[in-house]
Amino acid sequence: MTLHQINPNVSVDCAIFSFDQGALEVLLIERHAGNSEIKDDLMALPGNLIYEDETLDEAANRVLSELTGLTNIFLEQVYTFGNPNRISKQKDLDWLRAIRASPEARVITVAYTSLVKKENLRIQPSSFAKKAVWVKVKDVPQLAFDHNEILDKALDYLKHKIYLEPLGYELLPDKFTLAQLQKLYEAILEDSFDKRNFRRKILRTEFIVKLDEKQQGVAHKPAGLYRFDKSRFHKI
Amino acid sequence: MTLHQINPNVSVDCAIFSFDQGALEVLLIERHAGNSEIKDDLMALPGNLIYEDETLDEAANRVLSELTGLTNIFLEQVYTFGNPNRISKQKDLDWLRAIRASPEARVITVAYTSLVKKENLRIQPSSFAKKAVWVKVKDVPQLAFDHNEILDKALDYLKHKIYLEPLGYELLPDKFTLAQLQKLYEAILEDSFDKRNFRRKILRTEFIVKLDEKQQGVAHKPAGLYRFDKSRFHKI
DNA sequence: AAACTTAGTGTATTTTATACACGAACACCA
DNA sequence: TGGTGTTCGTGTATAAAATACACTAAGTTT
Repeated sequence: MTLHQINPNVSVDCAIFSFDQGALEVLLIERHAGNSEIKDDLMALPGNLIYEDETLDEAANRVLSELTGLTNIFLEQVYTFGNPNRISKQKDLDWLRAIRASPEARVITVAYTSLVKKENLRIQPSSFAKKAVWVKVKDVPQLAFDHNEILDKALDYLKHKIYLEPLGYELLPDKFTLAQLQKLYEAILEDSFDKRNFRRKILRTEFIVKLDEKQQGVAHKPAGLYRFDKSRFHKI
Repeated sequence: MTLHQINPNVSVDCAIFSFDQGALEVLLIERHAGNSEIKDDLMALPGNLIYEDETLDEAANRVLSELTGLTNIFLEQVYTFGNPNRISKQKDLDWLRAIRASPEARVITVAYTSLVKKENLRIQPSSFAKKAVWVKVKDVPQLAFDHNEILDKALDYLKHKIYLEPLGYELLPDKFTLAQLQKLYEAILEDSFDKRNFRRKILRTEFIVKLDEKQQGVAHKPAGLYRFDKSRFHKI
C-alpha cells in the first residue's frame, strides 16, 4: 500500500440510496473513534478527507469503499458545502479531535450520490465506520455535521434527475413489476399516481420491456415481470 | 479593512453571462501579475482563493466584486472541479508563482454562475484583473486552468435551468420585445423555434405581460414591449 | 366454492406541441 | 406622396400527451 498525503481542507460525503419494501433508504455509518470514549455518537453519511493525488470522483469512490465495502458504484457529484461553521456540534468536534491530524481545520465537502440495488450488496464497514446501516429516509435522525442538509440536497437532486432519466432500474432488482416501479417513483417524488396512466407512460418509452415470467409466491394474481433494456434506452 | 486568512486549497470561479445583439457573452478577465513579465497571458474566468471565514457563496461574490466591480449579483453554484492536475499549463504555473503565497498548492475550485443585464453595468476591474471584457461565448479562446471546462458546465447548467424558470428577464432590459426573448432562448438552447408557437407558449405563462408601449427608432413596424411580472411568477 | 387481494385494462376530455403563410405597421427613399 | 423594404403579429388544423375515472381477471386462502 502506498502512502498518500491528505488534503486537510477538502472532504467528500456520499449519500447512497436504496429501495426496500416501498421505502427509500440511505446508507449511514456509525462513527467509531478508535479508543476514545465518545458515547451515543451521531450517525453520518460515509465521508472523509481527500488525498492530494486523486480526483474528487476517485476520492468519493475510495472513501465509500473504505467505510462500507461498496465498490464500483457510479457516484455523481451533487453540491459542495462550505459553510465555515459546518463543524460546530460538540460531538463532531470531539470526534474530529479523536481521529484527525488537524481537527481544527476548516473543511469544505463535496457531496456525491448514487443509487444501488440493496439485494446484491454485502456491506462491510471498516476504517472508522463501526457499522453501516440502511435507514429509511423518513426515519433519518439528526446526523453529524451538516449531513442532514447534504441528504436533503441529494434527495432534491434525485427528484430532478428522475424526470430526465428512468432511474428506477438502478434501485430495483433486474426483474421487477410495474407496481414496484410505481412505488419507487412515488417514494422519490413524494406523490402518488394513477395506475393506468403510470403504466401507459412507462410502456410508451419502450425500454421497460415485458418478460415472459410472473411473480412467484404471492397470495393473489401474480404480476408480470419487466426489465430495463439498456440498449434501447441508449438509442434515445 | 480587516485581514482575512486565505484557504490555499479552495477557490471559486464565476461564469457571468450577458446577452447582446443576439449572442450570449461571458465575462473574462485579463490577468495581471503585478511587476512580472508574463506576456500574452491566457484570459480567465474571474476567480480566486477563498477566505477562511466566509462561505463559498460569499467568496464568489467577493471575488467577483474585487475583480470586476460587479456587486449584488445573485450567483448560483454549478459544480466543483478538483482534478489534481487542473493546474498544468506553463502560463498558469508562471502566473501562480507570481501572485500566490503557495503557488504549488493543489486547488479545487467551486464554479458559480449568474446572468446579468449588461446595459446596467459599469465594469471596473481591479486586483489582478487588468481588464474585464465581454466575449461572445462562440468566440471564447483557450482559457487559463480548466476554465473552458468550467464554462461548458455553466452553459449546460443554463440550458437545464431555462426549462425550469423563465431566465430570460435576467438577461434582457426591463422592457423587451418577444423577438428579443426568442433570440435569447435560441442562443442559450442552440436551437430555433417557430415564432407563433414560441409566442403562444410564452404568453400562456401569464408572467410575461404586455406594456402599452412600442419599440422606438426602428425602420419597420415597431414591436410591442413586454415586461416580466415577478409577483405573478412567484405565485406559481 | 366463496372470499380475498392485487393485476390489468379502455375511453373520453383537456391540454400541449407542432406545422405552416400572409396582411399590417412603420420608416425610408425616390 | 406613393412605393419599397423590413419586421410585426396573428389562426387553424393535426398529433401527441396528460388526466380522470371503475370494473373484470387471476391467482391464493379458508
